[in-house]
Amino acid sequence: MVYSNILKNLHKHISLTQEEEEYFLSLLKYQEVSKKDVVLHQGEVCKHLYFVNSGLLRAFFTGQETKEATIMFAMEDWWITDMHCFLQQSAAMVSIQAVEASTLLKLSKHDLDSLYSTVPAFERFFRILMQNAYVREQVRVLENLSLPAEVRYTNFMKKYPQIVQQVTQKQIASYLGITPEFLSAIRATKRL
Amino acid sequence: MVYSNILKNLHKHISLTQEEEEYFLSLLKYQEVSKKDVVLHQGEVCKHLYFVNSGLLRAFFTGQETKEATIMFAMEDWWITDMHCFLQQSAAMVSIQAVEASTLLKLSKHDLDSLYSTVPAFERFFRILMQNAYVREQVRVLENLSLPAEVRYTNFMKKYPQIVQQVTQKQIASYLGITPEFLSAIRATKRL
DNA sequence: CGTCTATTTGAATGTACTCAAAAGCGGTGG
DNA sequence: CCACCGCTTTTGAGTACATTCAAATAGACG
Repeated sequence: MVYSNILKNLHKHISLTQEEEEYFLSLLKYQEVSKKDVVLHQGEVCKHLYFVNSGLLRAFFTGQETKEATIMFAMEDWWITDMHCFLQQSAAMVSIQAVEASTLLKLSKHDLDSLYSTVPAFERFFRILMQNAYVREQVRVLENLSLPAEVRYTNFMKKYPQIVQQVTQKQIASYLGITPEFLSAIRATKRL
Repeated sequence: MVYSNILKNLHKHISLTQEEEEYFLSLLKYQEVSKKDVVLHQGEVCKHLYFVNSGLLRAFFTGQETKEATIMFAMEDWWITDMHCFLQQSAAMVSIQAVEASTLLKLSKHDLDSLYSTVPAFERFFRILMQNAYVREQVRVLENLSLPAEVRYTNFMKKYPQIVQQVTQKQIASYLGITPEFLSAIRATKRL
């Protein structure tokens, strides 16, 4: 059923009693989105934390002068939200959009807080999630600082081969922090 | 005494009983380091999580071909380690060095784990710490991707005015991902 | 089939880098 | 306390990486 993925995800890090599990599931809302649907609009209050049950989402920032920047992709079995704005319940700095038709399970801030107080194991679960997210972002900063675009592109393909299949080059370019034209040029040199 | 800063830091997010507090403090090791002392050497196992009681530390990566990259600065009241390698108890990818004479309180992985199991409030505390760290890194990625070096430098000075006083421009440049020469050029244009 | 967007290609430009050398500054030893 | 040494910062010339703009081609989707 719809909950098997998220339960498997939980069980990677914590174990729960039957009751706790049921309580957790009762807080989740299920949502289906089509390709290109925007789950969260930049500027609106970020109300939910999303678990990607199936499909693929993308979080991106669009500035006035600045080019669009892809903050993250979230594939099946990943969690995603605008974390800062979710925690503050403030206006989202990024938009989150479905790259392809996806099914989501979402949890509100209020429900997450009540989860923390009634089932302490979730403090542990999200600690581990946040830890991993922190480490991932730190590695990404390091790569952005120290590696040329070509190497970053190669690493991206190695690390996320599934994502490469599903998203456009334009989106990959905006994740790597380069223009689509330049990514195209990089690919051209590799073909020789 | 030496523990007042770290207790204040804890109390920002959790409250503890007398006993819990004493247990926590009993796990900490105190360390004094002089300017330029290396607290953690790249390549050696990262055994501790450090709380900066006073002073300023810097984490940086040195590659063979790549220029040195500063991962983070940690000033008074901050926590720092090579998080990935600390969690895995594996070889550190970065070095951590004292920018100036500093006093540290350190916690081993083993002791942190026992802290988690005996005092669950610490799951919450470090969840919040990791959350904040994640959000900080994500903002940094976004700025690196979307803003030119000059703006990143201005933002850095606004965000961390104290750090700017204490570190060299070379170190700031390596945090921003530019060469010292180019940072110097940026500063020159601002003086006109 | 036609429209819309993504991708490629190319030329001109700009941003940031390398290398080299001079100037500034801080610390250390005589 | 001053002189020297080493490192940081500045300056400048030449270069490389990446961008902008424009136009052609290719793909996706209704």
